[in-house]
Amino acid sequence: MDEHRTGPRRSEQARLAVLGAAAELLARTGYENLTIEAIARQAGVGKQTIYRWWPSRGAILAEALLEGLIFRQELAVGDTGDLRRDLTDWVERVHAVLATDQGRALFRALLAAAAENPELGELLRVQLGADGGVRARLAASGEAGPAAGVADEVADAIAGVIILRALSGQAPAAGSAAALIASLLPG
Amino acid sequence: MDEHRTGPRRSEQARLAVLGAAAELLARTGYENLTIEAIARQAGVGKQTIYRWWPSRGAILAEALLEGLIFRQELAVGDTGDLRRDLTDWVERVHAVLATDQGRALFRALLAAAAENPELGELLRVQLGADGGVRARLAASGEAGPAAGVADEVADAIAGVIILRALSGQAPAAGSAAALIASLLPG
Amino acid sequence: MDEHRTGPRRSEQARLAVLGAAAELLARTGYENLTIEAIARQAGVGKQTIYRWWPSRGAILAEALLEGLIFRQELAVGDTGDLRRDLTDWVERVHAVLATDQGRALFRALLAAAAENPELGELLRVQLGADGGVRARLAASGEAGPAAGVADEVADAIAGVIILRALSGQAPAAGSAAALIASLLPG
Amino acid sequence: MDEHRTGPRRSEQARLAVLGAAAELLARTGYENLTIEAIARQAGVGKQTIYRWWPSRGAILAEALLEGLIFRQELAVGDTGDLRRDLTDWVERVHAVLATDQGRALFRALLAAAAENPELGELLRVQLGADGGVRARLAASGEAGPAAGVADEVADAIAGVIILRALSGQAPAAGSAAALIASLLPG
DNA sequence: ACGTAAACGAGACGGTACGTCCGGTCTTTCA
DNA sequence: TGAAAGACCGGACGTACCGTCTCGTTTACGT
Repeated sequence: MDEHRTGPRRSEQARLAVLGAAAELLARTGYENLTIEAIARQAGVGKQTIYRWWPSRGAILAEALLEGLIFRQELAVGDTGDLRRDLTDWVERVHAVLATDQGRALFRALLAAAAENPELGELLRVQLGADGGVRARLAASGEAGPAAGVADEVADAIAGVIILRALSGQAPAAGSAAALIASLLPG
Repeated sequence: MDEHRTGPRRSEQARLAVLGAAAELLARTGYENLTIEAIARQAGVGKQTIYRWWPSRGAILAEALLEGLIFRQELAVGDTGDLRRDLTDWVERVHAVLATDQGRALFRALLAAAAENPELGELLRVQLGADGGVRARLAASGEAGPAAGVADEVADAIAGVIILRALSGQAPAAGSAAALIASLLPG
Repeated sequence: MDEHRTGPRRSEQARLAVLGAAAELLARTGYENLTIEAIARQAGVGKQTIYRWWPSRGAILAEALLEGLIFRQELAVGDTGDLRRDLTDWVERVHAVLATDQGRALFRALLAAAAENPELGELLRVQLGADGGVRARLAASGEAGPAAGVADEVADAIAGVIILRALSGQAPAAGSAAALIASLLPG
Repeated sequence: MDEHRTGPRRSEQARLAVLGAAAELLARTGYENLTIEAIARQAGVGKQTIYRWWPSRGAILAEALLEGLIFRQELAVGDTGDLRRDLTDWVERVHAVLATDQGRALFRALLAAAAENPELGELLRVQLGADGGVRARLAASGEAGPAAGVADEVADAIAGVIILRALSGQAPAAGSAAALIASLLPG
């Protein structure tokens, strides 16, 4: 029982133009100024093409995030064999992003989007924890890691602190990354 | 150098009507549908009265938060003398709020507002950490508490986890509050 | 020099489906809501099939009119030998059509189409004057008819009055058909 | 029992700007290209201002017609004392308008509007018959005029012929004005 | 008490964006 | 290669709010 259909297929070019435009405008103007019309204009696409394929602004951003068009390498955890050091490095790298106006604005915009879109919220949590590798490293860390059963709590705590700092706009103190990791992974 | 002026002073009644309307509409319709016109309508107030006294939606919500019109008692930490127990209780209480549709929606709406309004973000952090008493209790806890110098990290981690869970819509597992506190306050 | 060509020829079925759909929709929804997409949908035809064969909505309606799918027998003049009586009968019959909501709406829709489409305008005039037989009867009427050289004026006047009444929505007074003919064909 | 209301009154400036823009655009682009957005743009007015005060495009045009912004002096009947001559002159003047591309296009646009808007249709009939003075002159003409009781028929016939000619795009033959009047006002 | 002036409710204004609909073109598959 | 299907870009629809700007009314001083 094939699905035989006639007519043109979805345009991959239009799809990517929309995602790219959304990512760029999000960084440039923030979430509340991210309008469908501006995305369409910037992407050179009709509005209907957006409404045909995405149910909401949040869904566009979720897809852009998954395509790696928003924050990609910034979120990968390195692996030197030393868990504490890797996580501290990672947190410091994220803090560095949040220290720039661009980076902080983009992160906050993403938060605003997530706060109004449950699926994007969950995706953001996953990307901030698991996909970057934090969760995996924690789970695999054995002796050196957190007590059994609390790996998820720790991963959430790290992601949570980062979100909170982005929200409150607080410049993290020097050494705060190390202090955070020390609190969470004592020993 | 007095300021001598004539005419009526600011109407406290109008002020409270606006704050109350904003708090109610936020809970009912979420942040992105929280319009100035709806607030004015609901409050029985002219739009100009709002624009005269508040610079943004975020400022209205910040004031409503400070007036205790949004989440008040939910956020106070008890004091039985046992720090771990008090914090676990508090986290569980907050989780209970997030488990209701109303509560989660309101919390997310507040997050959306905070993500688009730096001052409100900082205020939210303070209310979630310090004013509720978490930070104070941590700082005062001495031996039983976290290592010196990391009280702020721990307070941020607790608040952060809560925010993350609200964002991702994850129902926290039973016992997750205890696990979280255990991770952060080992011993 | 035959035209040898391969592939399917124009589908008569599609053509008639389009004309029928256009006629029905015109009566049902009026001219300004008569969209190409609705015609295609109603006819079970692709949009391109319409654009391939007709240059405009007006052209579709013109063809439908010529096929007799819009007002046919309503417009034929009878022949009892008495010109004045035949014309009066005819005008009264047209008035009766205009007295119904359906009939008036359809006539007005046709007028709207004609006003935006010169060819359809001319066609409407011809159908309302000549094809129905008015013009022919007038020209052939000899003594009893209008003064030589003004037959066209009289035919135009009769058609014009009918159009004007459709436009203004005026219910014609009883006896107005007779009065009109009396004015135009004195004696 | 005054009507006491507070707040700003309707802006006469905006009202006239809208009517003027509508009249100009009607002449320039025809009725089906006369969009609310274009009127608003041309008038320097918000769309909502138009939707607040007028229920339809037709209503705007009706008001513009009443304000004399579309065809004013073209439609006045002169008075030399000789009814036949005055009417012939008038019909010839209208024919002259219809002979220009501009004039014919504007007239047709008006017809299109009237065909989709009953009130405008009636207004057009009144303006074309009575307000221009045709009906009044006919009624007052006594002996020289049409038989008693058919003045309205004659006025409608004159207006109808003019409409029909505009619709069909027929260039009226030289002398056709005289022929028309002769048919209608014999003697 | 009386003027003056500010704050109030109401709401019109020029705008921007919404989400939907349609115009006309182009692309794909089938018959 | 005509036809059905339908995606595409463009752009108008009518609505909702934005933030600013009158209006007329209602206080609450200062004289």
